[in-house]
Amino acid sequence: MVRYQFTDETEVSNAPMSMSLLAKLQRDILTGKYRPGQKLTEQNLCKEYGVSRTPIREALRQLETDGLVENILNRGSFVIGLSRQDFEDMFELRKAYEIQAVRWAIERITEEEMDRLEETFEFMEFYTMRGDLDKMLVINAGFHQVIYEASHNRMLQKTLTQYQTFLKYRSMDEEYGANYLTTVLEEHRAIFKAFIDKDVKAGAEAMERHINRAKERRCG
Amino acid sequence: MVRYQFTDETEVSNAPMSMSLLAKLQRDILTGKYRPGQKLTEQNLCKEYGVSRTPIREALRQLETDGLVENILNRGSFVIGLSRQDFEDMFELRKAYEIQAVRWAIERITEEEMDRLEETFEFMEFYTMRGDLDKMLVINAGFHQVIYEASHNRMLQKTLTQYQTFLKYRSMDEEYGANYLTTVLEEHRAIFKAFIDKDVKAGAEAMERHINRAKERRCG
DNA sequence: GATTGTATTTCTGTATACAATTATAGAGCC
DNA sequence: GGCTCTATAATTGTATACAGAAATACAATC
Repeated sequence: MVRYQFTDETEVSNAPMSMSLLAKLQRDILTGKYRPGQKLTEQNLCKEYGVSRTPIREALRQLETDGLVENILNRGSFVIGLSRQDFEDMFELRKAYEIQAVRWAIERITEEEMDRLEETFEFMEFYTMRGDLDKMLVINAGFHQVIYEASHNRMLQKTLTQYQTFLKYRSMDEEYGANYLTTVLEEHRAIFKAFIDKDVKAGAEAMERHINRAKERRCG
Repeated sequence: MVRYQFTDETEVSNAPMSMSLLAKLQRDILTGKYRPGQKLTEQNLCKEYGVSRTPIREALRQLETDGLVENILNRGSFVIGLSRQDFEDMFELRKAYEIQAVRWAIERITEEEMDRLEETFEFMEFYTMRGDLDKMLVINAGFHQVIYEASHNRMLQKTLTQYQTFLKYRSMDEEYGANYLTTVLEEHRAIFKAFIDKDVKAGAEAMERHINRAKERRCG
């Protein structure tokens, strides 16, 4: 039984269908369509995305709290750039949260969530065997998402999901080594094993290793 | 020379004056004026705050990304409650970030920021001597703010500032022990000393102790 | 040529209007 | 009484209108 599907479309509560305006703007900022410091004129965005100013402004406000845009009173919205240092830092911040997420998740996970985690891990094994990199990137995110949910802390979940989004677009034009798939699978296996053993310490350590290596792979 | 003032008004870029609409809504949700699960009808909020739907909706969108409000498509905004567990968790999340903030701040702090940190600490000593609790609460937040800035990471700064806001309103009706002021001062002294010594490890440890004790004081 | 002051245009902030969706109330029916 | 269906009202989502601030262009002045 397929309980949920792995899709790349980041589903947001507000998304009526397809990609929400907010997600589009996030994408276009993170992929560099809009350059750091660039002024985002509402009128232009209206034309660009085919909607009126109201939804544009609401999205801009959300981007502001996300930290992707700076809003100056009576002057407008400006793209905030994420430097190489910012991205490196982000891995450290993400690491702290991911470790906490694993800790709480191992303590608080429900049976239903444990089933989903297992299922997801089996998908990972399957796609690693098949050598399907694209699918793996998506399921990788899914595996972490299950852990976020199992942490049963909305704030943690929100923040980590956002980090995923930020890093997703960066990872798109990365090079992946030959044994990337098997390496990552084993890293996740260690995390998954900690869930089976209900071993908080082992889980935290496995996650720390996993994020450290991910940072090396991407920033190294 | 007074470089900046300690005020309780959380200055937001959008605030034209006084308290911004967003800050008001945050306050009213966090102080329990609006109950968890309660529907926030835009029309009512318009009357309540004396503005039209446009600014109300923009604030609601920001509250949504803040995690204080849930927005359901075509159905409206609902207050999200923060349980006792959520608040306890928040201290753990905050701790992880505060520790990282101290680490980076000790490495990256500028002379100007170091001066401000010293000045702020001296204010703390002064108000502790005077036994002025209200001023201390404000300056306490200010001390941490300087550290956030010195971390030179916008995202960290944003998140920790938000945690401060969340906890601020909770702390308002708390009881403070007789030796609260001196205890807190010494905790901050240990942190400040780590900055002088440029000792990252000591700083991280001092901050961890500080947050742990703050959690005990508030959640204990 | 550079600079200052002013008029014009552009853009943001806010209010309002309209369409689409959802919630509500009541009649009819079992 | 409880249920379903329908008409009405209320509410959200989006577009537009208008006032005020900021940016721009340009002429006058030095």
